[in-house]
Amino acid sequence: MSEIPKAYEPQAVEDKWYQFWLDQNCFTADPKSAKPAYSIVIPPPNVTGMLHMGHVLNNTIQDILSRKARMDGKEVLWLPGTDHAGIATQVQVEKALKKEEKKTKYDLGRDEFLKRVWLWKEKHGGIIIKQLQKLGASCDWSRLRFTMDPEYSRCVQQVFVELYKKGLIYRGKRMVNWCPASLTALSDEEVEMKSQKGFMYHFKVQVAEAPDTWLTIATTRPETIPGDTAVAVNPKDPRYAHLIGKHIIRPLPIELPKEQKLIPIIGDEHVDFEFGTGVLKVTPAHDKADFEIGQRHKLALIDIMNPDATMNDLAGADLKGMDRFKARKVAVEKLSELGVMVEEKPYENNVGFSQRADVPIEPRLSEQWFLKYPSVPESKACVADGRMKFYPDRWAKVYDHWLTGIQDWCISRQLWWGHRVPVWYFPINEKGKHPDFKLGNIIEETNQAGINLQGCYSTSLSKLAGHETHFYIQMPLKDGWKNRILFGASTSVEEAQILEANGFTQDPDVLDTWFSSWLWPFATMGWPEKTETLKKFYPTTDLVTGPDIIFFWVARMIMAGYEYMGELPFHNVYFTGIIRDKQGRKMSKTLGNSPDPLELIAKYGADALRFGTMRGAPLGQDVLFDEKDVELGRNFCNKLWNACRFRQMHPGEVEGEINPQLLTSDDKWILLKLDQAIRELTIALNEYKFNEGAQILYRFFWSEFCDWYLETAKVTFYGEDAARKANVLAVMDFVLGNTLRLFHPFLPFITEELWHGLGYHQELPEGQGGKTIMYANWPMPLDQDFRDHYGLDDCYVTYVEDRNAFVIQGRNLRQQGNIQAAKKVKFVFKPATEIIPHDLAAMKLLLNAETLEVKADYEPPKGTPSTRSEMGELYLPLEGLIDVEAEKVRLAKKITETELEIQKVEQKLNNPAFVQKVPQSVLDEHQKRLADWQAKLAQFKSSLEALQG
RNA sequence: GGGCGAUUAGCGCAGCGGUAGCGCAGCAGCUUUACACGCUGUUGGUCGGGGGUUCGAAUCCCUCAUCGCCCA
Repeated sequence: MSEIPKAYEPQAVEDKWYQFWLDQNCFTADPKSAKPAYSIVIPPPNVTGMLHMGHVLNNTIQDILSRKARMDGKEVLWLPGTDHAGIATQVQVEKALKKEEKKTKYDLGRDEFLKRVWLWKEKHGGIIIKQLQKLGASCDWSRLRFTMDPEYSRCVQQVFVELYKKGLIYRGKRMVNWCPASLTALSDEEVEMKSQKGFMYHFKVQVAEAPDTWLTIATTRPETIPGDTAVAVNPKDPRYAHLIGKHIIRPLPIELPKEQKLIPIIGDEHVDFEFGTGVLKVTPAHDKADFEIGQRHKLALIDIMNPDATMNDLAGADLKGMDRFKARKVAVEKLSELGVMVEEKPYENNVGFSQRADVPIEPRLSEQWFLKYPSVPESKACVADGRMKFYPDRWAKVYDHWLTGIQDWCISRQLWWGHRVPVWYFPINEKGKHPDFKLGNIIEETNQAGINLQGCYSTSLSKLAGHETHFYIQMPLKDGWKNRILFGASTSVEEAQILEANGFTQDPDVLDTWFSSWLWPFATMGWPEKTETLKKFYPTTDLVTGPDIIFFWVARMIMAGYEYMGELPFHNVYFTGIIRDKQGRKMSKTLGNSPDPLELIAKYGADALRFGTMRGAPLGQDVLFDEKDVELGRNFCNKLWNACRFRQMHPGEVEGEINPQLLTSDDKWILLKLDQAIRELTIALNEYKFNEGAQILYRFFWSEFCDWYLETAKVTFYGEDAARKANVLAVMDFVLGNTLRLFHPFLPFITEELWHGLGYHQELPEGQGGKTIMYANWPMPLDQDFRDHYGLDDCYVTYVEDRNAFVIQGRNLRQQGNIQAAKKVKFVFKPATEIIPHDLAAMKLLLNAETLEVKADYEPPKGTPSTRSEMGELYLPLEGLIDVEAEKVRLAKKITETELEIQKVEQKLNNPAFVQKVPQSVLDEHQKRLADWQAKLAQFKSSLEALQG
């Protein structure tokens, strides 16, 4: 480390060391290692995504955990990968296609379009990985996984087929959340409720059997009137109960003859008579609750919309072809024209939005694949009984609540990009006819089994062992033997080919991306083989993720873990906060408030970004990001750099032996402070309190080591005693060596650079810091033997801190005296006890004193500025320099403050209840406090007197 | 409507029963031989309101208010 630059230049350092770690295979996990395992699987980012601040937060934490574990002597696997992100990626490619070639995916066709997506993935897929490497992420890149890798896809298929065989996956016609923009079904979790300002429309309808009677109906969606197939009232509602069984005339579509618009008035307990008018229009094809009412009352379904949420023919001539919002306006106009509009008032309600496309979802009846969640009781229990811990633990409640009320998971998506549903169909219109002998048999056998929806049959179609296709016959509700569909589910390419050759067609849908990522912890480790990696590293130790995907991902991984590994997938889950800007707004592209982490790294360095982010990210709180934090991180790195530079400027043996005989009080103090930092930091990291950890390091290094220890070390460095110099260097190396290790998980690059630069690696074995600080041992608190040997008594902490506080009082005198910081002045010191020469010299240096004269019998001239503590009295005999009036005011203020404190303590001590009930230690402490304040008061008073003389 | 979280110095946070703290910003002064990405000194707070428990409450309990998140 010769020619060290004055300021730390991260760019010169970071890439060099990252490449070194890669070249040396420092991140590679060895399943055969004898060391205890530590593992994390990365929450896979979107393969074509870009690094954002959320990733920085998340991955810095994972990196800190991984690096700390390595230093703890663990065999660490941090397993990286990316996610195919079905909708997001498909939309990206569609956009590019439109922009560049003015084509839609339909123009290309499915196969060609998928080729384009893969090309896109090849082009953009590596970016986020490179970005993570810039951040310093110590992932085992040799195990990089992608959810669409062939092996991974096979896991997904296998899981699908197994759950299908178990009857947990089924196909059904149900109300689903339909996204009219992406043209796909969504799971409940992908629907975000948003408060919307709209109108509540009241319109009246005529009762057919009693033309004088009109009912008023309240609705927010008049455009769905053509789809109404009943109106419902509560049978207990006296206003309407008598009308049940009669009919009303539905006003829309206008052109339909009256008799085709008669819909029944039904009684349903679920109708709330407080809400609206107490009369509910029932649109079973376009509302979940209405669908259920429809089921209970066997109502007809009229689907009046196209998949893109435009109105179809059934909506009537007036609405046909319009989008749903336009249709709403027109429907209102038509009702007005008919003279049935009663009123229209502003109304706010919650509307479900497609999380991805940000448009209102449309409840829609469609045929989809659903999953009844497996291993739910085990998954609930492991968190409830504490075998799996959530940090912060309040998320355990949220998790439990969700698991208690879960609905089946809609896992099919009408997309092209993703894992295609591994099921093939064959419609059987003519009983048992099929060209293939085996398939014919299957159909025969299932026929003979009668109309049994559970009638299943598995057989191997290929000659390969281990493959078998699972067949299942779906019976449409009413059609009996007609229109049956034979389903074959298979994981085998060979069998799929046989099926297709026999006229089967594969389901066009793909699976929800989360249906692949829920297998992440074990599918990335080689499941279903019982690999060495799985044996060593599953279950994983920690998972670090955002609470926004607790249902999407965390909960589902736990269920999959139990279902397929028979064990929980991770022991601890750390939920980060959400990164917001300094005004507390979520970061978003549209707001433009999301800084580019790579720009920040270029400007400040990766370590700075890591440290700044960690320092401001408390457990369980959202993180308000401010570029200032990164600046602070950079300043901190620079401080570290320069402190080491200072060490480097004083030549001497590297990590020499410390001679206990030559230790100064400051040496002992800093060793004790180091010990405290080691203890506190270790606890903070064990408790996942990363911001506390960063603050502990900040305090220790800046406020203790640099502000005081380095300054007092100058006493020795500027002196002549070579043995003492060597000893201070040895202490400094000891402290810095430990400090660099403590910092390493937070600041991997700069610590590696300094570790080598200062030569601390030289004496160590390869695997314990000799090659890289990554494998240096995590510092242990100083044990009793060490303390005894070096005479580290806690009294040195108090002593040095008292002395330093006394120095501050003295500096304060200088300030009051308007003395320039650079100017050396004469102090006179009346010590209260004997003082060691080193401490005297330290005080002199710290006070920037020309002389610090020790005079036990000093008689100061009247008006001499002075201060006093347990250390003794300090005088600054400078005539005419001090602003006497200002000093008087200051002292008077101090006196008032001190008197107030005395009053507070006395009040307590004079309270008989206090004296009687309080523990002795508290009583003692108060009495000491009183004495301290009184001593201070005396000091201020005498100082004031001196000025008045 | 239900649940969770937050409310402490201008800002961001810590403290969770015994003298209200940290960082940043602010103010004043410094090119002092590691660092101006720095040094020295320093001003800011009846701990959201109200009530209660206690010798003692920022801390425990109740209640209200405001903000945020999640679930209906």
